[in-house]
Amino acid sequence: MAALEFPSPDQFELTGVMYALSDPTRLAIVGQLASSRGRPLSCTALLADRPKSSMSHHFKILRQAGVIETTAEGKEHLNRLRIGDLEARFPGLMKTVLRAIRTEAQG
Amino acid sequence: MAALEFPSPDQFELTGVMYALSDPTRLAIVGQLASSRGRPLSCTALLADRPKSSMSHHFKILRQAGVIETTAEGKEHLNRLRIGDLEARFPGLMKTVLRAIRTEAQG
DNA sequence: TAAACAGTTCGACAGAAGTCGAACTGTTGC
DNA sequence: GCAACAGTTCGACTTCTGTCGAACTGTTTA
Repeated sequence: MAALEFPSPDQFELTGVMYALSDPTRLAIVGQLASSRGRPLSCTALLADRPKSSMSHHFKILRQAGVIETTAEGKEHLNRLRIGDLEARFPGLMKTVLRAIRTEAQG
Repeated sequence: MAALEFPSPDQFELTGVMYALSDPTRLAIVGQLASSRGRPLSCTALLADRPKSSMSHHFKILRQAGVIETTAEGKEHLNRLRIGDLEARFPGLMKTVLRAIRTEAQG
């Protein structure tokens, strides 16, 4: 129910979003969320090979930049991309980024 | 004539480009180059209030990411955005970024 | 060849960021 | 209540970044 703090679209900053998307681990998270097509994913489902404290750090950066939002459901935190808000503020950005992620993933 | 080293488009990395564009000083450089509409600008013309060693550092990061290219003309280094290469590799990205720069610059 | 000029490189520094284990908060289920 | 679970927070550590002055490379001009 309760949601962790994240900025409203008018608080998004280009530098913050770019920075959040400049890390491979965070791009991987974004890519996985995009692949789930709107279905939110728990942090556990998004775990890479890293300890959860490391991943939590990356979730926080993505949240603060406005890239994802997180809501608590039971004992899980469900993450989803803020596609709509990002599109409104930075039109075309996520489309471009997601395409690049897919392209790089394939080679 | 001689050009400083910069990567070919197939060597661009999304993380590198995003990182290069995550700094206010570098975004300002990109914004100025975009405003010049293809006319290359010397490093001096792009100087902010910072010493040239600081600016040179930022130029290097932009170059290595593939965002700008620099050619030596006489005693100047002329910088220009690699719009075409960036568009080919990450379609729509610079269009989005430049719009965001303009938007944020106005408030 | 010397001085002025445009940038880069180097070295040192402070602050920021990524990594990880341990401790902590809150939820579920026995 | 208590153990198991999902994440976050904290603290320590190392590495990376941004910043700047000084020294350096290369070009132009006198």
